[in-house]
Amino acid sequence: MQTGIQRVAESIPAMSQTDVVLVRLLMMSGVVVNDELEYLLRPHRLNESEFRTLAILFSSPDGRAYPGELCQYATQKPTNMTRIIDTLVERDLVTRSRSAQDRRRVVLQITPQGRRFTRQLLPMLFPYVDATFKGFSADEKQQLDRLLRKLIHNLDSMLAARGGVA
Amino acid sequence: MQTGIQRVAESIPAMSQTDVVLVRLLMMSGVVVNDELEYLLRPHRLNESEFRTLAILFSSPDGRAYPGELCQYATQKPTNMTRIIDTLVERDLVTRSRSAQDRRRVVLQITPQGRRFTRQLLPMLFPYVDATFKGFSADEKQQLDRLLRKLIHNLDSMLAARGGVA
DNA sequence: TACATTTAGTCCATCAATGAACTATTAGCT
DNA sequence: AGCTAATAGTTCATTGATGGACTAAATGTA
Repeated sequence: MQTGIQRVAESIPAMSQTDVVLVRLLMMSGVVVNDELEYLLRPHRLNESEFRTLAILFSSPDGRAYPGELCQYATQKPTNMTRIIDTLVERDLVTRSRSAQDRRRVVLQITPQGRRFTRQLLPMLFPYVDATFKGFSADEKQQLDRLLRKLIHNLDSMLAARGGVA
Repeated sequence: MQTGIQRVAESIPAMSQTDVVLVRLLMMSGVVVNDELEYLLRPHRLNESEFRTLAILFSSPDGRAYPGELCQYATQKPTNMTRIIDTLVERDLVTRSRSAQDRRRVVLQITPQGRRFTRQLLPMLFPYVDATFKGFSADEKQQLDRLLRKLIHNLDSMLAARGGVA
């Protein structure tokens, strides 16, 4: 599995092998978790980002939100959010309408079908999430949570330092 | 940052909130690390997967490998590997030739320019990797390494269980 | 030796995501 | 009020990655 990383890491004597391997492990975990989710969602003709968006809308107050909010919570660019919403609207899971107060804004509202669909989807993911953390103690999960947050914090700082605010 | 996750997690009472948040944190860390790498590589007109491939070839015995091997080590599909190699060959970082022993095989060889370019690229990444793990003790890094490997192992099992061998 | 099977890699069509440019609307100044 | 800035979304062109079909070569099997 990690033969490749190890070899590359070894061939860069100036850099901490441990760190290089960790970076790669992080990227791999992310990809693998994501792929697994995509695989589970495919039969329902949703990809991960569409599902994530729907889930956030599902859990929004009154099942209502603006695209901009969803971009923020779902970490998506507006361009892609437009596409995501297009497909959700297409499938009658969500409606799109103009806000009366601010006519630039689009109001998204999850439909009853959208709610039903989501509620039906979520339990399916349970065993998957469970299997992902098989053998993890509560303590280990908490460790992982802490370390990942710390890491994301570091990366956010780097990003902020170089000017990119988004 | 994680307001969105938290809210979604809360709205799924049947599922462990901790686990849902962890899954999301994992995906985020992966994406953020990847984005940062892409950002650093962009000025050099390489993306992360092209760089990864080049780095693996750089560290291969004699700087030589088959596309199939690279697919394995770089976790890429053959289709994309063809494209990656196309661009590396285009930039004279790598040469492509047929194997004499098995004429189905393509032999990839890193060029002197490729070596020079790689050696020049690597130090640039050092401060980035360093900053990523700022404030991490050796012990914490080891913890993270262990937990990620455990997690990837779990996911590999799931993948194997459902038949997908690749 | 002839023929089916497997393996290696490539080509093509498609999907997902992005940056840049654009439209419409509102907020901020003077 | 009038005019500039900023904000919200969308459209379009492009990039990156994928599955599926295909070509070529090697392997095994009768």
